[in-house]
Amino acid sequence: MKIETRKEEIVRIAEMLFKKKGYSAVTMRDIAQAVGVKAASLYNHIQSKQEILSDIIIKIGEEFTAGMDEIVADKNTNSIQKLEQIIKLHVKITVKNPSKMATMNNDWMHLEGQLDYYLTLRRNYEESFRQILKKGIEVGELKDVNLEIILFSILSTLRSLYLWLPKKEAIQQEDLRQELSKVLLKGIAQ
Amino acid sequence: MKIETRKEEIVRIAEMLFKKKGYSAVTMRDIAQAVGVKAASLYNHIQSKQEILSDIIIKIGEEFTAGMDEIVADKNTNSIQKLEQIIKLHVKITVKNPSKMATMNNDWMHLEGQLDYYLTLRRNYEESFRQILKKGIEVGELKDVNLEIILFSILSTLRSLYLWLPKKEAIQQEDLRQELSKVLLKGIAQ
DNA sequence: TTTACTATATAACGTGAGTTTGATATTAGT
DNA sequence: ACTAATATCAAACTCACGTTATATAGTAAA
Repeated sequence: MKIETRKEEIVRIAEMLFKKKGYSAVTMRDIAQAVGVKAASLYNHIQSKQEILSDIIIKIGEEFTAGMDEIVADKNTNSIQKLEQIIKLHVKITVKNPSKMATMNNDWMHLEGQLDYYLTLRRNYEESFRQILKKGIEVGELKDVNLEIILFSILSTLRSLYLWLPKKEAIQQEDLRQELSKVLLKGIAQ
Repeated sequence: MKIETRKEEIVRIAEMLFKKKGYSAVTMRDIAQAVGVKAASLYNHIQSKQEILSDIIIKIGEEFTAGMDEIVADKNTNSIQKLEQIIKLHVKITVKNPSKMATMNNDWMHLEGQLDYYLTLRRNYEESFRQILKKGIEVGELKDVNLEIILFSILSTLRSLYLWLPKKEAIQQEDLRQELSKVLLKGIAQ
């Protein structure tokens, strides 16, 4: 476990505040106080409030992209297995970074310089997801329900994970992954 | 169709801005400009920025509560039918008020005086939902998957509807309702 | 035409935002 | 111990925020 730089500490504390109140409602003085320092001191470690936001969101966005690329490239998995891998990817990243996930979901629109890059990452991710579902329907592994609605439904659940994880500490990551796969893939009706 | 008061117009325009940038990032001057008036003039129709937020969120919150109360009270429906009614309720309210839904989902924490009231509405709504699912599992209408995970999964999808509706104007409300019921209840795997 | 009322505008107030500056303290390497 | 780099802070800057006070224009009843 590598020790944390001061900048990493600032980002870590900032993202918890962003999760609670949203980027725009958190002030540099709020962050400074939580770090235990005066606002001016933050600027020895970061360039701007914007930079904190970009750090958080872009890092996670690229992690999802890398994960999805691996899943797509894997030639030994069928569509269902790829969906299970996607669920696993979301659970894994969210368990490790719940505050970053909250910030990405809620405050991406406050990115400035990196907004276009983020949107591209996101579009590509959704498109890969869509292609996996499409293939699954074509080869008969998935039911022929409206493609966009499946995509929407699964992604909504996975993107909201950060909201529920803290409340369910009792649920182990592995259990969560399995139960989620059941619910999302097989449904709940007898 | 009753004509719109100036206050209603202000709230309607404000909620579209809130959806785009979030409550904290929207200024009274932004709202004023979109209405076509100076910021100070808004105060002839509203008491404060806070009041706009409360108006939006509490109204929708109470609409959900009323709808859920009806569904719970209906003695002629089983658990599955009640779930279908809940889906219908969400689709109906979201189609009519996408911006209000966005604001409620993202900015409820900026309520001040009415925060406790909102949280009570929400807690009660979730508890009613939970009881319906619990009953469904007990009587064997629903599979015996982790209760909280089902609740989380369905609610996440329904609460995110506002994000997807605008993109899918092609999808009629009735189709959306039916397809969603299929996906959420019966799953997507063959 | 006067009166009362409503809607808007102008100007400004007090506050707190993100950030910069410049001085002082602390730490690390030689 | 000395130096160079790093970290902190107090203070202040500029700007924009929500809001108030007050003046002006438009409208409709008396």
